Amino acid sequence: MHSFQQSSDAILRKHGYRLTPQRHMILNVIQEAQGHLSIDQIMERVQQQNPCVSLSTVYRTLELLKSVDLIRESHLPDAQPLYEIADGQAHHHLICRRCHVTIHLDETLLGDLHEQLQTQYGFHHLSLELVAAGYCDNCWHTLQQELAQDNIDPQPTLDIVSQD
Amino acid sequence: MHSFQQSSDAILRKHGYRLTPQRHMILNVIQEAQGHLSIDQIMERVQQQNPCVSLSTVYRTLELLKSVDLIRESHLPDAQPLYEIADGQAHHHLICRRCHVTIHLDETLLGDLHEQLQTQYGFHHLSLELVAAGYCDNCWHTLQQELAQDNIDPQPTLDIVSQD
DNA sequence: GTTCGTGCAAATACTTTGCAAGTCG
DNA sequence: CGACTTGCAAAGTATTTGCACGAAC
Repeated sequence: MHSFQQSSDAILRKHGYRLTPQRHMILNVIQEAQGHLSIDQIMERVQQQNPCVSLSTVYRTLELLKSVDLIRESHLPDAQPLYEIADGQAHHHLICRRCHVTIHLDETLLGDLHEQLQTQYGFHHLSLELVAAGYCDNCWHTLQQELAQDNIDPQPTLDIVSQD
Repeated sequence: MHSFQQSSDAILRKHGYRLTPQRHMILNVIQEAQGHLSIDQIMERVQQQNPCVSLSTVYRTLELLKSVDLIRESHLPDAQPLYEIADGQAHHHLICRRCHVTIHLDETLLGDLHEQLQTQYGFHHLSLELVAAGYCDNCWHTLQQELAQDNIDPQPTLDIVSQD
């Protein structure tokens, strides 16, 4: 992924920062992950490569990479902040509140909303992030069953008591 | 706002919880705020009414109100979590990254995306939240000027040094 | 040599928990 | 009485900061 390294370096330099080994490693870890990583996960994977890297560096680096738009931070419900490579201007998630399966939705999902908001409200340099949270079909059915259970339970329990 | 109190109470009871004075106060504070409130802001306003209410209660109550969908928690960029009354199934924000002005966008913004996702992915009980972050027109122009400044600055500064 | 980055340890901030006492049904 | 709540203090976590040393420009 030579072009990725090149552009990271260029972007950092444009802002007066350097692409240090640590920053490079952290970017790589995030790049290689299929989905999003929490701070802890990033820390863990970085330390596998070099155990000396400190947590403060991870915090500082994520902050810095965010500030130059190389990565994006998302807050999904009931989760710590997650980090991912910021490759487009939009990114969307569909999440199950129970099993936490996460589906990445296409950037085109919202059509021309991007331009629409920019012209309508005079905003510039917009980035959009949609979070859709609910229950996937599986979990939904499981929940329904649990609910049914709870409603039936009390009665039989009383009967059994009298058997004693 | 009698109907609001009634329904809050009913919803809490349905889940086996009580509408205590503290919970009522916290709901009220959030309800009355025009926009979103952080935990600190909620704490502050609650304490104005009753200084004895403890921070843990605020934390516990927000958690509980979230769990029964009476309030919603949003994470806007570079901000602590914010809380608001959850009155619909969707809620959207347009924020300036510089001055943090926040525009609330209409629930209808995304059209039938809600149903579309539910049928397409088999999800249930979906809630959507869109965060659009960028720069408002004012801040954008200010930034452009600052950028121009920075490019010109270094030269004059050197001249002045020689006056000493 | 000056600025930028890092590791380490300490300091801060944020959030959760245990428990005794109070309230409601 | 038994389940639900709360305030307070303590424990836990998470995040930020100060500083001395090393690397890059």
